[in-house]
Amino acid sequence: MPRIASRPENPQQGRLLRLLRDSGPHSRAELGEALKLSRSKLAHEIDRLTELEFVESGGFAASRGGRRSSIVRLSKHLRFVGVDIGATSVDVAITDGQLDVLGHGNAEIGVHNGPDAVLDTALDLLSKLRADGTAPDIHGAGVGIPGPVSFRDGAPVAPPIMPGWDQYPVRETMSQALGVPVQVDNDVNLMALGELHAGVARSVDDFLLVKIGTGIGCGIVVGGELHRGVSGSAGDIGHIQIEENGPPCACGNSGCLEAYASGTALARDAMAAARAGSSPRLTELFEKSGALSAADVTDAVSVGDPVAVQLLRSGGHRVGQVLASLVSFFNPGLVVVAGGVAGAGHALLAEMRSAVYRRSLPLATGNLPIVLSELAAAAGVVGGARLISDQVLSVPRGIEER
Amino acid sequence: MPRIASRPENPQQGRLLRLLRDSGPHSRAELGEALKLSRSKLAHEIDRLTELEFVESGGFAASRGGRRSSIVRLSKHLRFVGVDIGATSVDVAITDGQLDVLGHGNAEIGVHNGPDAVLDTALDLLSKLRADGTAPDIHGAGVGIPGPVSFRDGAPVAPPIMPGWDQYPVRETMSQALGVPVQVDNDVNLMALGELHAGVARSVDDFLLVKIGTGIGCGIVVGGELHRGVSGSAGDIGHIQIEENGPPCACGNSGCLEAYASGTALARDAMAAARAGSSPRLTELFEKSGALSAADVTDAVSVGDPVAVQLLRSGGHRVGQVLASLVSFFNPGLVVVAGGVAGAGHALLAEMRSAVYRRSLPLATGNLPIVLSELAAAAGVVGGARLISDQVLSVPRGIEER
DNA sequence: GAACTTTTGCTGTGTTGAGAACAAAGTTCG
DNA sequence: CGAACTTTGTTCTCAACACAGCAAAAGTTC
Repeated sequence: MPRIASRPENPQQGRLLRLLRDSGPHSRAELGEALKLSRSKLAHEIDRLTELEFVESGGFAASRGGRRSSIVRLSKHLRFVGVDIGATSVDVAITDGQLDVLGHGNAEIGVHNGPDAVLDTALDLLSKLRADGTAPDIHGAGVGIPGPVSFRDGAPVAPPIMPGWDQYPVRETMSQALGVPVQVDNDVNLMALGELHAGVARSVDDFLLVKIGTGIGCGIVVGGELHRGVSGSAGDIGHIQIEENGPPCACGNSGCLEAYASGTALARDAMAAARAGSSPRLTELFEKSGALSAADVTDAVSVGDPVAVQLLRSGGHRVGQVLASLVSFFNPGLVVVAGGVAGAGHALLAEMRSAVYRRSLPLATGNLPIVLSELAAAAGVVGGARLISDQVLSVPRGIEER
Repeated sequence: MPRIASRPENPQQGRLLRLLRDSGPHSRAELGEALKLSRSKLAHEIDRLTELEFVESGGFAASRGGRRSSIVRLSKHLRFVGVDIGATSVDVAITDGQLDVLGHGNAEIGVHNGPDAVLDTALDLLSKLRADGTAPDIHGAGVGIPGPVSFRDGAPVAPPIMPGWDQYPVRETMSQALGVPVQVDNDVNLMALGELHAGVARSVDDFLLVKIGTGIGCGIVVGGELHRGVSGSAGDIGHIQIEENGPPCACGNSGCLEAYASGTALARDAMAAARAGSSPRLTELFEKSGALSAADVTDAVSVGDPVAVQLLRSGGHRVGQVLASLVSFFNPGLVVVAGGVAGAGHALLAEMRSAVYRRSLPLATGNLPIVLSELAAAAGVVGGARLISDQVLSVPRGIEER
């Protein structure tokens, strides 16, 4: 089986491929309509893409009163890989051309163990997934990392929680190991791309994705495209100051949002409550394992522990305060809440909504849904696949996109 | 003299015209290079645009060792109008095709007197400017308004300081009165466009323009285009809360940025200081006129009055606090400070810089200039001209821009 | 089962635009 | 001063592509 040619030959082919990726198989007539290409030109490009094994015939569609239309779809052999590196775990997924997840793997890691160990784990997971033959060939991989990334260089830049990763050539390393194009980005950005492609933000051009996990970050989508900012650090809202003389933060400043509302802060406050004995449930959990995590708090919330609910509410309120500012500033059409803490859903969301709706202009909040992530843990890996597919399904750089 | 045809015929002509607007006259060779058009096609389009009287020959350029190139430039008769309506005054300017200001007029008004009176004043100013024959024909006008605007409808939406303007069809009215296309936008957005076209932000794709005047607002440029947000209220940062239990704001909430740092707040605090007698200079000014304005404070600052300086510093600090959050979030390449209060320059800027640099990540602030507006009062009118020229020099809607 | 509809594949035609070739206008160097 | 070289502007040719037309295929409707 010959290898799929690496890239489309012209912008029309790129648009065609991305359309098939985003909205599934289509008849030739629909494609011509959508891309405003003549049938002759379209037929020619489809022939070329079929030769290149990018697309294939997908059988016939039910007739709508005339000749049946023959369906064109992305090749069944097209495979993308999404890698989502978190602070304590790594997720790997293999998707087909439409970025539907075909296989998924997960491993506990410590991101502080350095890039070599973590990337090896990711490659291991991928090998295991590929062992069953679902992906004889892969065509690109997108990697998400929990810290600032220079998208251009494909490497982390001064990441606070990732010792040993600074400037490590993640893109280069992975690309060498896999022999395919790789792109690297911030994990929150990839989650935003994931929700944009297959989640709640499918039809929204301007939205924010707020991730509350070990840290707090925000993915920004403007006009259907990720906004990374001039130095790639856009969305770094975890260290926005919300109180002049607040608790100290790992970043060296004090009063940062993360010091109040991140998973880390939640665990810290839960342990304080456990020690103080104000919540029997938390105290019990604490004495059993000697420590508490944010997940313990959400567990306690799910059984209605009032102290845990209060902690979560307070965090939600703090995030909501900051979010209210960002909503006034950015005027998005949707806010998606994601991350481990978001697992505790309703109480958090209610508090955030009330903070935002109370503090922002009616004009900005009048029609602003604030919702939970639809893809949850899968958002990152789907976003990774989306990121690299955007590159692989476009004409190579240097050849103009017009 | 036949009237210039209203719009270009195809996207190439549009790109050509906007290039001439933005970077001045060019030789045919340079145009072909920049637009990636063949010389034959280019010559044809230039011929068409010459027939339509959009462009004309600009003589010959000095030879660079071969045949002299003949220069193409925008028609000398092309005229755009910028109208900048503020809370207490209205500015009108006439520009040529490259948006250089040819004539400028200003009048004191009260925006609360309602749209009819204010727009009449603007039209009057324009007539006076045109009386000397600099603009026999005008080709479009851009109007800026100090409040939220529905860009699509060309009308203000629930503006807090403009009673009687809500939903008033400003675009329609002005377009009828002038007989040319008109666009209406928020005044801060237009200032951002002005700085983008002819000011400090000329070569910056992503920047923020913060205006501190009667109110506080922010223009957001992403990828060289204004970001208006889904309901057109993006940049409305005046009512971001910076203190839970702060002073009351005209908006009904308390602790808003505007309640601390706007021109209105500055005047309020200055009068309090004058009454308390802590600044002889302010007390004297106060007793002379019975009231103090933000301009009185900046005057006092310019002669070194310590209380006035302190007031300004405190305002700058507050704006800097909010700006630090926005910089972390948005990661712009430049921040431009504009508005009446910005007239007091250095002390304000220094305080804002220190607040931002202290609170934002090094990655985001590493190369972030925070500078004063270059165009100052002209930014709004130039931005108005820019706004409408973008429309007039593009193919009409419905005809695709590809 | 006849008439009609819808879609595809193919062919021919006319238009558009890129690129080559050529002419014109200027500079530089011997 | 003129030959060689550079740059610009114009004309010509060819390829690409949109569009229309037609036949075939495969259904639906009456």
